[in-house]
Amino acid sequence: MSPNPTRRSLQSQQAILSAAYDLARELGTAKVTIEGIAARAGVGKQTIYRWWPSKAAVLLDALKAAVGGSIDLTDTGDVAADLRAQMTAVAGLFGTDLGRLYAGLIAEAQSDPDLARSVKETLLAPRVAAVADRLRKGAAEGEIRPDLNVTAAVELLYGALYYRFLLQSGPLDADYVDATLDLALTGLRA
Amino acid sequence: MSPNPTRRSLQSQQAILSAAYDLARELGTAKVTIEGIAARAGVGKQTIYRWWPSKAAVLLDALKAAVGGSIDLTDTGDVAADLRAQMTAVAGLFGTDLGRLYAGLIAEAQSDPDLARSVKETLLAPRVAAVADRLRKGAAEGEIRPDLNVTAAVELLYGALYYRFLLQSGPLDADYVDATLDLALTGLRA
Amino acid sequence: MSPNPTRRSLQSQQAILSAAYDLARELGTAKVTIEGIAARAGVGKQTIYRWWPSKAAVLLDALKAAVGGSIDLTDTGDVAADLRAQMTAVAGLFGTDLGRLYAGLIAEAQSDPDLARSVKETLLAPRVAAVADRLRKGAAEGEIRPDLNVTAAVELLYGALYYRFLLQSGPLDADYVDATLDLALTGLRA
Amino acid sequence: MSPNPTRRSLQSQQAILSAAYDLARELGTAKVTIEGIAARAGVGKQTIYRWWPSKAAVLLDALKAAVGGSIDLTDTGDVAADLRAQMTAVAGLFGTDLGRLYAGLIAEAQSDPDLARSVKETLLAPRVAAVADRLRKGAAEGEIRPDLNVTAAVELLYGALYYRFLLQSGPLDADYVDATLDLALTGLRA
DNA sequence: CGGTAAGCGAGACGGTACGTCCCGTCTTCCT
DNA sequence: AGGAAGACGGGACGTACCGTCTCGCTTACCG
Repeated sequence: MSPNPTRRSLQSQQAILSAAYDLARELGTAKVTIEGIAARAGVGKQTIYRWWPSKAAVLLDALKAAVGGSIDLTDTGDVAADLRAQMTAVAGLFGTDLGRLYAGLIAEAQSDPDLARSVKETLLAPRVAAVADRLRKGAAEGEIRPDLNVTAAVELLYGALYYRFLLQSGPLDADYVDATLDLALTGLRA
Repeated sequence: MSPNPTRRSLQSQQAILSAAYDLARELGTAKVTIEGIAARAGVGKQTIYRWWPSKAAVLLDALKAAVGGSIDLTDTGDVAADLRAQMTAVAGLFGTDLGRLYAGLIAEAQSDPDLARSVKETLLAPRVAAVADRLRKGAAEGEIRPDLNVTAAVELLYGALYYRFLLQSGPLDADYVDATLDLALTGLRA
Repeated sequence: MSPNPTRRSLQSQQAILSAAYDLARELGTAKVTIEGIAARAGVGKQTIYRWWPSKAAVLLDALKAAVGGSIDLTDTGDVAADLRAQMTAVAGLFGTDLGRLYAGLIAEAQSDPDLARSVKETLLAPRVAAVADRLRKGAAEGEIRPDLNVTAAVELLYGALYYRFLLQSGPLDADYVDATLDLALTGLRA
Repeated sequence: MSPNPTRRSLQSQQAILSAAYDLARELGTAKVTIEGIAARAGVGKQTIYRWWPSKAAVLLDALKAAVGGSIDLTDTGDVAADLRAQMTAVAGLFGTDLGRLYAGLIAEAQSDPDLARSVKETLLAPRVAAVADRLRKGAAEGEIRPDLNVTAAVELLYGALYYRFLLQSGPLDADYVDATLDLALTGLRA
């Protein structure tokens, strides 16, 4: 019934991911079609449908391959500096072609629960977990308040980034990251 | 060239908005089609194309009509309480059919700059301005730190809500609003 | 539900029939595709599907237009001569591109009852009726035996032609028509 | 290059013919596919392609196996009776599933010259030859006119049967065979 | 009598065409 | 002139099969 992964053609797989990525850059995520990917990759449509459930799933794989470890969190011992470095890297990525691709996938995910789950599990979860761990370590070391609701904290920090990213309310640069971090660390209260 | 608005049929306009809204609820934003709206509304397709540039523009109008003033900010004199009330109302709305419709529009807006502008100008901007004004008033009254970067503050607060909303990372309830507000008001730092 | 024939585009209809006919000549009936016809005619596929149930129905219309009245029976007063003239004309037609097209339609009709009915009603029946009438007139005039089973007689005469035509058992020429007519008129018996 | 017949799997061969025949009965000749036969027979597609040039060739083999000697001509000394018996048997066969299968093959043969040749050589020719021989014997014995064009005579008789069979112009029963034979033996002329 | 080459089941592959859905434009006829 | 209706050229969908191919496996022959 379902295909045998050991017989999968690596060559086709790579041609598909690379064609999908190129097309997304050229046309924008929404204008990419399965037919277009197949034609560009020199592949039959069925070969795509055999291994991916939708064009968005192909693009997700292409995005994962392209992002790699470029926005991993590093631990220098200074929580604020670590967050600033990583959030700036993320903000930078959001401004590239990869960012447009990612935004397109989040858009698709609004009407595709399977895709939503995939995005969360494979893209979001590991990075969220890394930041959460860093915050917990900071709390253990006394830099961060010990009673912190870690999940809410992560979403507070990155929510601001995603807000600018998806609602395009303004430039997504290092200054914005600094302003966000400053506020989040010290609070709004007088 | 462009149509004369004074001759526009109010009856058709309302039938279209109502059909669009019903279809969005039944099928999800992504599965709504212009043909479907026209058929449901008993209207020619051209009548839709004459007055709206895209199906998303129709849905945006339908959404605006449905939201009305249900999430307006009120001023009780207590900034934290006012924010809590409004954010809880927004969070509640995000969980309804209207929320799904709104998410669908934000999704479409990722690949439709005109729509993105419309959403920002007509839905987002007035509410953002109201919150910003409230924060400025709080600063003047001493509840809020006087050097506040108001824009960043608004996006910090609402970013967390939109993050949960669009990335579906967990329940969007009063507890989450409380946790977010608590953090944002007092800061992460120990 | 079903389309309104008064709004049908005559131009598209003719382009479709002519493209279908040309393709059938170039490739053979079996290799004609709806997509090919649409492309050649500069027409959307849906325009074909709107008006015809299958590619064979298109080809049948094309064939009808091309055959016209070229094989109508004429009445000279001599039954044998009239039959010889008409059967020779039919035999001649069977040897042309139109013959190949007709054979292809009969082939398709083996697995398409609707097409079979159309072929019988619009192509076969009028010509069979004309021959039957001629035989009845011949019987009235004393040239043909008066107790003739007219239907069986028509099928005896044309059966031989269709046998050669569809089973390709030998040349379908005037000699064969003569041999068949000679036999049928006088009988096999010593 | 070409496969070695001594190593051919008899079991697979029979499974293929039997699957092909069953599918033709269930779906009709036109809807049978090589993939379907392979799946039903529990056989790889290549095993079919190795031994037959097309699905029609498989079905032809299946048909030959199923027909066997059921419509052989017998010689009682009375030509008219022998023809009547054999033609009635053929007419009966044409009305069965085997008849539909045969019609499907003749249909395919309209666009497949190799198949046409196979059908003629292996199905048609032996039976035609038998009838021709019987007519020649009848001529020698004085029952049949001595100057008979034997080929035309065979095609006259069987042409009528095939006409009804392929053009479905009416019931193919003993009465029709009788009417045809009566006409052919005595002639149309008054 | 053990190696090897063939046939075999299985099914992935590059392709073509299917019949359907919807797009945005257009034309027609009605109010 | 606006609107209901819907035909039109077009593009993409997801599916079904085509005929070729590449895998392991089993099986029979042959050195």
